Amino acid sequence: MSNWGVMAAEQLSWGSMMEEGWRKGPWTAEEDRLLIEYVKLHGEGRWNSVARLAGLKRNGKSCRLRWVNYLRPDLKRGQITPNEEKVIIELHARWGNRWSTIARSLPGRTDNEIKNYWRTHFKKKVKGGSSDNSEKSKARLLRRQQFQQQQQQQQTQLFDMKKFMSLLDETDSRVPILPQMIKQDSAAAAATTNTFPNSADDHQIFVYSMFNNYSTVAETANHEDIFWDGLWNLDDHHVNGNINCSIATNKASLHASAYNPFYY
DNA sequence: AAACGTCCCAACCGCGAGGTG
DNA sequence: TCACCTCGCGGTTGGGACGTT
Repeated sequence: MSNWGVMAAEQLSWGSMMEEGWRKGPWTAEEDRLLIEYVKLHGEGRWNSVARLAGLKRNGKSCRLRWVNYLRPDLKRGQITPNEEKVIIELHARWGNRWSTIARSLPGRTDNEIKNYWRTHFKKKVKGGSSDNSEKSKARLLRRQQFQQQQQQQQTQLFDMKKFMSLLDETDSRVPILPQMIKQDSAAAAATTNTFPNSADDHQIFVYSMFNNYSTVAETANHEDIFWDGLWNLDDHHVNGNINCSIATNKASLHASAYNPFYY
């Protein structure tokens, strides 16, 4: 197919960029919410229907990308761990720039994430030899990591609450007497009394105890699966002895998680 | 303090593969 | 077989945050 053919097909299939009204650029919390609602109802795929069915002024391609790279609930956010880095290096040696192939070996990581990580951490090294290994850059990296760890800890707290609350939301139909107030109050109380966990162990225990306080929620294996699925990334930290919390540290993530109840 | 450089990541773009009628 | 549609992939860009000079 010629370039024009491809472009024409793409314009038709993914929604014409010439057509009026397609939004571009950063996603808003409201758009995220609409997209998550759409996926909840219709599942992944049929991305071109999103605009029509969800009332989003985004083309299908943009919606898919946003979901895959950012909104998917199974995403593992936060810094790449040393173990993951090792895997990336090994797989890149084997596969080259086949990021999606590499990403499949790193659950919760997206091809985009790995691609970005590679570009910022390794491409220069390959190009410019060991110049980047100076003490200066190491110190800089350390400082940055320390800062990010702090941020991540805060975000993990948010993560716990949001994951927990979303579970409550999912079960609201089964638990008729589950006042919104309780959810809000427990969140507020935990936040204000600083009772959040400080280590990965505490973290897991904390969430689990909170979960058990609402025993109705945990009664079914199905919900436990959902719950523990949300905690899987903590195991990685245990294995690595790394207390990095798996939450995005960047501004966009903070922004999204701050007021997007579906973000986790 | 300000200019500049670097890091980082979300998002976009172009393209190709595979499916379908 | 062909045209079109849908989806996914890899490359690239834009821009904010942060660090350095």
